[in-house]
Amino acid sequence: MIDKHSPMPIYFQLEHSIRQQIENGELTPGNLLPSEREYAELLDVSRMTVRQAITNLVNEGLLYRQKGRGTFVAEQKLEQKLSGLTSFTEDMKARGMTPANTLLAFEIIPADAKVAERLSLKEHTPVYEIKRIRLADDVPMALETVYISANLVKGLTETITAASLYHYIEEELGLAIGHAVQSIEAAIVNEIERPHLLVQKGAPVLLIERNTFLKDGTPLEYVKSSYRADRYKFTIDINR
Amino acid sequence: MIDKHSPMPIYFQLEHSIRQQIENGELTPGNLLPSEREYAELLDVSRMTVRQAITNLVNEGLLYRQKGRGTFVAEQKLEQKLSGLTSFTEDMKARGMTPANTLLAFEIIPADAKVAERLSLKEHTPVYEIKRIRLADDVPMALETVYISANLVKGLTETITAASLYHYIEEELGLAIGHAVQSIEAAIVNEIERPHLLVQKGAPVLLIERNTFLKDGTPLEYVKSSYRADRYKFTIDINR
DNA sequence: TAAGTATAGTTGTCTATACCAATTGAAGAA
DNA sequence: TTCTTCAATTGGTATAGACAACTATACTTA
Repeated sequence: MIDKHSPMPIYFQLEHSIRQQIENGELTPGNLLPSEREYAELLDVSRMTVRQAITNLVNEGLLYRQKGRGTFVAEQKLEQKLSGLTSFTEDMKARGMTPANTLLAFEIIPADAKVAERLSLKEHTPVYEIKRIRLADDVPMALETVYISANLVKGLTETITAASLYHYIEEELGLAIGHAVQSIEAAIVNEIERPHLLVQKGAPVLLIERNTFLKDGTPLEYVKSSYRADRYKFTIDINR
Repeated sequence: MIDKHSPMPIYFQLEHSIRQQIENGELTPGNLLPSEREYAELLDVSRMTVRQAITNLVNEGLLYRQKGRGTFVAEQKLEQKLSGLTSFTEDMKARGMTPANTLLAFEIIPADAKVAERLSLKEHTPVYEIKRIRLADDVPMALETVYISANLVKGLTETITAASLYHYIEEELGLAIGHAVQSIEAAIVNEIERPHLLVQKGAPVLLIERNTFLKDGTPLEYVKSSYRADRYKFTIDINR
């Protein structure tokens, strides 16, 4: 299984071997892997070498580690429709999962440079900042931060944000969204996001989706959503 | 700068310190960092600890390493328009960069299960497989693999693919694209892709874009493009 | 001059060990 | 039964050192 005299590094060979076992179905999502010490003894290599192999697979999202418990095979990716204007809530329901939110923060703050630019406001203009964790079947899926100009939308309450914010804006305030600018990039999770998002210390790669919703050319709402890249894939349908 | 008795791990403190120096402009793209051994001696920690900090920043795309030379600060991200149907060539020109392609492979192969599904063909149906490296100002930006049913598009030659494949299909063959299905996900670069894509051993995170182009509901072409996540960001404009 | 050769410095891989922190389960106490 | 304690096991962090592979430079040789 592992050839110490191969030109390929040992950690690379082990990495490949585990990857194949997952593809073959010998290891399936949720399965517990041998511990790092077991691998080390089994293959007669150093534990640090085993760690390097496993770390790479954790970074890829194929495995996740839990201190004191072990290393496990991760779940498959979900698909996130990039339709632009569908809500997390609807997407999850369409998959037969139960969506939920946890409100982390709800406050009025002065806009910093980035937020101000996104919303075409001057810096320090007061904006609502709403931070939420998005859950599907009680598993954290995304971290979402919403910015809305406080002058545009007055009287926002925590009760409302607990429900769908998008629907509140569209239906209650009658501000139909006509246009959106969206971007997607990849990033590594930082230590501030990690505890909120990754109960089980999962893969560190995030897909960051930024939406600016416009009405008649005026930015209304800026939303930054950080999805776990090991659980998400964005899809989009284009007609023309 | 580094506090050995802090509750935060040493590698994390160093990571944070370097990140700040990049933000402050004390370190700018292209700059050579102190070597791992220098950091180790300077901070009186083990070289492996320094490596852990730097590895994390390399994964994030902030730094890149070159064996035998050193560790450098990486360039900023570019933006990749997710308009769905614009070509790499056009996007690069719009940025004032010179696009180019390197043809890696051009052959007719039997479709495997995944490709067959994407193109709604039976497995083992012959398809063109075209692999190209996409360059901007001679820097590898993306790895692209195109699959086209060999029965649908006969007489494809290497000369044509060296030019724009998209335009060939649309203009020469008169197959106007009417619809596309696109997905984006994040992944870690594997050792096969790495040498082609990352001359300077860059960040291992990739943004993988998959496009299936349809004509009257029939899949014509399936393209998988792997972009360096440290250089790319996808953007999209939605009107409705 | 041109080509080959040493050399010093860099990252890449690997070893062997140690202790810390979180989790689990079993043994023991209330 | 229920709770507490404790030991074992797991991953997390860190050390010190070794050799390989690669790069750039300076030097030697034909």
